[in-house]
Amino acid sequence: MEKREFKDTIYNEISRISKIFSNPNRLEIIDLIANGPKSVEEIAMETGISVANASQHLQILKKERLVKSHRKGNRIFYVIFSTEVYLAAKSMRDLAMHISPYMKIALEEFRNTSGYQTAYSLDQLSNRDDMIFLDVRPLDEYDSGHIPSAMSIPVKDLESKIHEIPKDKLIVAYCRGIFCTYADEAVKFLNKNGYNAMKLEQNVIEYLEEQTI
Amino acid sequence: MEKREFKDTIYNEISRISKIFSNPNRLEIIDLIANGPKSVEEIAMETGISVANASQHLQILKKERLVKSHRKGNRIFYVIFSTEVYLAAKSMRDLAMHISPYMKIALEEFRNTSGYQTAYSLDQLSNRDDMIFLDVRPLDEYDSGHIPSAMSIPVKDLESKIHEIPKDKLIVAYCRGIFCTYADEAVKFLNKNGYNAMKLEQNVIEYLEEQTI
DNA sequence: CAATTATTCAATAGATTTATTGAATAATTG
DNA sequence: CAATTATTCAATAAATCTATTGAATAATTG
Repeated sequence: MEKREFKDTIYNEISRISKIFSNPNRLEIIDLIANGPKSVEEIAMETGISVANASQHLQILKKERLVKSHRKGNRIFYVIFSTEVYLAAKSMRDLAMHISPYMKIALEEFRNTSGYQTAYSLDQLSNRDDMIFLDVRPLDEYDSGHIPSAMSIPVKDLESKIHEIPKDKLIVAYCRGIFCTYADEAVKFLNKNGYNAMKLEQNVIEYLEEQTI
Repeated sequence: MEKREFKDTIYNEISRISKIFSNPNRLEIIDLIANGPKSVEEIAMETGISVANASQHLQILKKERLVKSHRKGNRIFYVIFSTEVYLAAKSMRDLAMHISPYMKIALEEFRNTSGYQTAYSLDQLSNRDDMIFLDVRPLDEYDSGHIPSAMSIPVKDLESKIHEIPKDKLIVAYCRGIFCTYADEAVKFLNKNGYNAMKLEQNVIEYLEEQTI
């Protein structure tokens, strides 16, 4: 194989893979299913796109082997194929955070609108018995892996299960990290109901990943 | 800022950045200038695209602040803006290597065509005085950083300067890593002239990066 | 097995990306 | 300052990407 032919092949190949990350809906889908299996309809709902469109994006992701699917009864569930996929998406996010002022501005504005306290990392909170971790992601995501000792109340069940949460402790709610908004809703709701709650911004998946290395 | 508006903003932003990596010529340009400043014409030459096209790609990279430029006399030189840019490109390459069979096949075929020995890492070769590192990249890239103790002979000067290389030692030639072909040419030429040469595949930039952490 | 539910497929129009061509600009050199 | 050299700009046609629509498929349920 010639030098130029070789280079053309590999750069075409890398660009083909990179192209998959160049659509906002696909990026959101990747972040979403990195937390656990989701059906096409769930994915469409959560990302706010049509089912047909979600399916189309999932076909692309599947064809390029970034995700895999399995049938369960009536529905087809999609999952990330391997950690490398998530890491590549993360590295794009990191770069965007590094070079794009709009990312920082959006984050700042969103924080201001919510108006709550945040803890940036688990290290700031370790081993305190006056606090409790609250995992507000859907149950299946909690089951796929969670912070040890964290209690699970999905955000949609929060209103009905709020009495399960001890009122005398600091509640540290978390979901999928800095760009997920479940924990924001939870903190808002808890503080309104007399709790002392704050959000943990660290990404659970990335935290668990680090622990297992 | 609303939840949906926030998500739309950040995923649009990340996809905008990712889009930059979805063109093979831009990927090659990033890898190329990660080794040191290059003029537009040099970049066009090395990548085999037209000057106007190279300029166009460089404008895109510059607008998004992935590269920066400075004038030197008659010419304008481009460099990578920061290490993060290179790392993002590397992570796309890693993912492609991980999931694309074509990448592995191309690499294998190219190696077979060249038909030479390779050493995969510096660790296999450290502290041996029966060998010598030969940096065959252009002089300016060598000046931007090289493996300590390596001697520099750019591949285009190899024929005229071959007598400077000791014949009784193992020559370990290197350029920009696994996807660069300078060292392949050098090793081919040296072996044809009675030397005992092999290629080091490890990427110099990434090696130097690790050393300075 | 007909009805229902979940997903995929196919066609399409509009938007975006890309390489090419040739002209314009900007600094340098004789 | 005219000629040269290096780079950028502008216009464009071809290719590619994307969301939408509505129909097709495939498994499940009553």
